[in-house]
Amino acid sequence: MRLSQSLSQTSKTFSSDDPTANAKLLTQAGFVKRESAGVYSFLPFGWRVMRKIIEIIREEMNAVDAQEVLMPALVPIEYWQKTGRDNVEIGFQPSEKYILGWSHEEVVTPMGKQRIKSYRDLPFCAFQIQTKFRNEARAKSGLMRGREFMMKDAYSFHANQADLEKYYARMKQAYFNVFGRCGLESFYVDAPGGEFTKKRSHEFQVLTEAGEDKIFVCEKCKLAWNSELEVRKCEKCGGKLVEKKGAEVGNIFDLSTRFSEAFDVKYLDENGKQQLVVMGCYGIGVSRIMAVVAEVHHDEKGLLWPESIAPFAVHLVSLGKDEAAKKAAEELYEELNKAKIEVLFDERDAAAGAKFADADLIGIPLRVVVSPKTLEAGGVEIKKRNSSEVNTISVKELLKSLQK
RNA sequence: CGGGGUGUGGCGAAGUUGGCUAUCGCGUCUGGUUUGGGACCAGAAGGCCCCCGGUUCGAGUCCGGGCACCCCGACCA
Repeated sequence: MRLSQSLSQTSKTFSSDDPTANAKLLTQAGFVKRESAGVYSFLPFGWRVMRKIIEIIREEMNAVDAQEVLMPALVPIEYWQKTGRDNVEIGFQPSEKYILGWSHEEVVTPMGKQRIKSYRDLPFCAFQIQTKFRNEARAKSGLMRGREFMMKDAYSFHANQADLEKYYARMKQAYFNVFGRCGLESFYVDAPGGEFTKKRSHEFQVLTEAGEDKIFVCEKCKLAWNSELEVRKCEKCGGKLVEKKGAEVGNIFDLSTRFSEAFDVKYLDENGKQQLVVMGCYGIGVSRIMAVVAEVHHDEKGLLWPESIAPFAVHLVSLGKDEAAKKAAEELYEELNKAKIEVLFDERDAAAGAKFADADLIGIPLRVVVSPKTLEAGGVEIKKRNSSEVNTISVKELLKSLQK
């Protein structure tokens, strides 16, 4: 992508009214554009990051045998009436007939019902990555709490509680994998079940001051509890609990038979007897991951994307008006594209300082400079965003190192 | 949903007890000089001052009513 023509553009100024780093940096660096409170457009840079996060989630869901589907955002109101969730305040209701999906138990449960006849059909899990709508009383903190946001939701169906618990453990590991691959250290936190279950649920929390949850983390064993549970001492090791602020990036629930009862989802067991299906559900806030990464990975100059979800692998900068250098930069840009290496090409006629400042703000992991100076030194200059070390290497070496 | 704050060219801001042609920085356009950490000179374009109503000779400024956004709280898949 050529920066001169990109819909993503940086800005030197930003209104300070939203104090969170994700709001400031993602806006200033051209990743997102706010349209309304808690409602954002994703510009080319931001949408690239989102797609990377989605791909990581997709891989991890496939690895636990979850099947990707896509359910409607317009959910008929009679579905919600069956579970008594048609009056939950958080649901947007665009007309008499529909409520915009804020979670999809009401859709996926009948879908499962149609599939399930015998114990042989179980277990299975369906997931989707989709825009969710929630009429939050107060949207806040940039992308952290929106009224429209990208979410991954998964729903598993089991013959019994023991099988659910087995799968729950697999999903837990998959969640740790997702957050870890996105560059986030997450804590597995005991929490209340809210609208979904009377049992406890489990949250995946990333420690950040921008988070809105208070959690207690055990100093000894790293177990954690949501403050709503009022646990005072670590149940396992008796260690002291330290209060931290966290942002919830994922949440998993043991739904038990709440939804299978509502929709009468039963199967025939080995003895030919009807049994209720047991369900679990598993959510990840995809756009919230993007915000939390911005909160956790930035410095005073801008963003620092982990390689796994960076919008581009290389930020290529050409400096000067020297024709030979411009040509060399153009050629390198073409070569990187040919090699399928994602590259942002800053070919603007701007001062070196402005280009470097923008590179720091956007936060692509590797900066490559082509200028008369670097050509004289025999190649291109490379600098990692998270280091001040600058080296000159040949184009050949660069291509080789990127194609690992 | 309660409390507080804000709303002025694309972005960020100033605008005094109401006063004359609404100001500044950044950005944009034209020409020229520049080119390794946010360059310089000269010129130019760009405004329903959030909306509606009122007071007044005169409203960005005062009054009433809306709307929007941000913060704190309550709420919270």
